[in-house]
Amino acid sequence: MKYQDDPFKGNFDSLEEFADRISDLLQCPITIEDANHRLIAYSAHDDYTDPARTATIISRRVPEKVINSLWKKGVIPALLSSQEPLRIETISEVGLGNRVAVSIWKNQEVIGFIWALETDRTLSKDDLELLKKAAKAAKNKVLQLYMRRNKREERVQEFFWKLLTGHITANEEIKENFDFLQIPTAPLFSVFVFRFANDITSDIEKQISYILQTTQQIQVLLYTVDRSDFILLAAPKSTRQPLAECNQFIASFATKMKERFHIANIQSSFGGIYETFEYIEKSYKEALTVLSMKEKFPAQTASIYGYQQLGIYQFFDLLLEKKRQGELTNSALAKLQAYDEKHHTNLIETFEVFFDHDSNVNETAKALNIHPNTLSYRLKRIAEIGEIDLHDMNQKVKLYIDIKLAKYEASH
Amino acid sequence: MKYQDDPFKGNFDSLEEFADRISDLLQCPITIEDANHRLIAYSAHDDYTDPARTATIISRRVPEKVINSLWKKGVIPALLSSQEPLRIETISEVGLGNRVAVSIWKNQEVIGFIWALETDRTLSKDDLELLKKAAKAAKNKVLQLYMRRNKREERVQEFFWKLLTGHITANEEIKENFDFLQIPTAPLFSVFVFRFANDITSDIEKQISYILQTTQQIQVLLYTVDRSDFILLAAPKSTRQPLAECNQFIASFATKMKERFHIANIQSSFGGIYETFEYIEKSYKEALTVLSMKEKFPAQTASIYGYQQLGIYQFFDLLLEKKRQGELTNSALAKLQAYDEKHHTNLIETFEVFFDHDSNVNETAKALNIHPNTLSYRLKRIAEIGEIDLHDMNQKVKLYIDIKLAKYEASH
DNA sequence: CTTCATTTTGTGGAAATCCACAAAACTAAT
DNA sequence: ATTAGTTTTGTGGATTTCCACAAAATGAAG
Repeated sequence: MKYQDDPFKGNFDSLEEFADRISDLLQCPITIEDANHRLIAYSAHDDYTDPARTATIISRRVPEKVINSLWKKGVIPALLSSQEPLRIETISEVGLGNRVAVSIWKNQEVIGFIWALETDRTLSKDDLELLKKAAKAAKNKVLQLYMRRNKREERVQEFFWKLLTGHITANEEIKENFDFLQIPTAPLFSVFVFRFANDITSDIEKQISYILQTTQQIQVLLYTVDRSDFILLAAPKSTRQPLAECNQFIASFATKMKERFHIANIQSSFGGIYETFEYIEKSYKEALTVLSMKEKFPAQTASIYGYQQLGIYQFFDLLLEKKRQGELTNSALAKLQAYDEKHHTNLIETFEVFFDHDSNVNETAKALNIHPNTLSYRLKRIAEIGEIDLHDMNQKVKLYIDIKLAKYEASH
Repeated sequence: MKYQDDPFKGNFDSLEEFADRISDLLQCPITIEDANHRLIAYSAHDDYTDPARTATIISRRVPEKVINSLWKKGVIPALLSSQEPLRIETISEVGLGNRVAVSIWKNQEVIGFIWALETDRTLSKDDLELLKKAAKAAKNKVLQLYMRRNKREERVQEFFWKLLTGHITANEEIKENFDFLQIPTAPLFSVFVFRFANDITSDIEKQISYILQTTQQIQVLLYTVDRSDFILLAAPKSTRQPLAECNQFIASFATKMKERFHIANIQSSFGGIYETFEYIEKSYKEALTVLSMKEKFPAQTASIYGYQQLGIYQFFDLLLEKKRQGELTNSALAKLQAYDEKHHTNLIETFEVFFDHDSNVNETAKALNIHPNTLSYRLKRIAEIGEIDLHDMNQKVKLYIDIKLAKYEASH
């Protein structure tokens, strides 16, 4: 073969041209992605037989389910650990036909991928060698792209911090910046904070970034790092049930971080979901509030991520303050505490769990491992001793809050 | 009859002597009470046949049920409006035998009563005339007693105000004063405030004082007047269910004020129930808080009198403050409001009532006059639209509070 | 007026809750 | 050890709640 020596020597104006060149040589459709599976370039080809490729080109990124599937089959980990081309068998569930992939390296790091589809023909051993060379040749082109992106990235970072700290408040100004920096906008957004056990290294940052770039559950607008916090401005896809989407996203983020990069112990939260950009700072603060409350009341807030779901914990700080001033006392609680102390009973815990289970006798009994009748006896006792009407929400709530506050104070 | 001219001319050392003198003349047991039915004096008489008299002497005041009964039969109103002696038939339910009573007057005001029991004999017309004279003669003696009491009263008032405003805080000092002024002490106490529609005139003050002196539901320690507020330090009788007793007292106080003196529209409250005197100021402030909340949230707090029962309204001021700073928003509420607005539905009201009825579907449906299934449909809708879990107390409470706050803000 | 989506009401049966009563277990004293 | 008081568990049955499904009513938009 004539081209064997240096088939990619010439200078290419664009990566598109480069993709076409590979495609020519190998006689198959070529797709080039960056490290986050965003489409960088693809060869012109009249071939609609591979749905995965089509979808990738249309949305300018690899569909999430395809990525997930490639992770599960071990394809991506393999590509990330070797410079050799890798043949991938058809994965029909996600519309992926037979293909060969090779990673593009810069020093010790993968900065992109080249995909060659084996639609018409199966690649030979020589072809794979050629693909490997193509990957090497692509390096500089892809790098340039990164450089440009990085420059932009710096300005974006600065802008994001201004938003988070409330240094830009005029909605118009914010919008202009969004447009200027070509950040997509969305009707609804919220600020997410992921707090890691340790400071976030650039490695981890890349991994997080990878997951964010490849997720499609949520639209990522901006993100930055603050010591051990990864801060993210993101938008739910639908406006109907945004909360649910945000929660799902958080759950799947944690799963992926754990499964793919073995990083656990991430405290996640998000603030209020708002429509206008002035509220970015607020949403950020709220996300931090959630984290702070998760720290103070870990058990109660374990399954809470959104500021909305924080419920009454939203103003617990305020109440703690008031309690410290001695202005919040509850004689019902005092009596119950005294009784518990004296008789070694568990009235307070009982009430707490009862409240947490929405006043459902059966569930509470199960949670406490006691007979339902035992529970109802205790409740009767609580009502008597504390002189509290257990059908009066008002009093129940008050008692509950006071119990929580007392517990917190006792442990601090 | 020889004594007819001036049977009570001589000087009597004490009212006891005076009572014995009347008893001698009329040949029947005599009891003298002040305007509040406290025992002032009684004739020595070996007669246990009249339980009402015996009880009065033992406890140094007329039993409350006797007073109630006398009011119901119209006896006391009659005595308060006429200087003539009045014959009262046996009221066996309260152990009251046949007797004659006459009121003691000073100017236009009744300052006491003389009771003559017709145990051995029925009094003649002449006897009644004599009794009337006795009442006139008793006036000065009784007045002296009042004067003495009034002097003490002034010092007591000053002391009470010091307590209410926190100008005496040392428990020892407070106790000394209690002892010195011969105010009874009690293991538990609370400050009550009765707020009248207008400033309290001395007439009304007397009427209130009358009711307080005659009540036995609660032990009155101190009271004073502040414009339209009647402020009372009182102690529940039992330590087991003090709250219940305080509530009963308030209810019966209102009833009596209305039935006996035709004064309605009294806003009543009481603060926390405490054991040590340092908390008098606090209890007073709490009672005022209750009144203020009753003003702000009349419907919700209509049946609330004690600070304990205020429940979450205890810190509504704090939350209102926070809300004003724009730090409390609730997107669930916002969505529900928007929906209600657009579709002319009642989701918010529905939720509110549902919460107030302890999440009981049937009761709520009755209260709203809708079919239970309608309610459950609406609840499902609320959960969807507001993205709120109706089995999560936390979220429910938060929404409820936000609704209340929003309502309050909207109406102010 | 019609149409479509939403809301309200009705029905029935499985599941659960509630309550009274009683026996058993446990505890803290004498 | 006995006893009295409190707490826990068990049983059974009347009542209520919950849910799915369907029919009817309402109401806004074309």
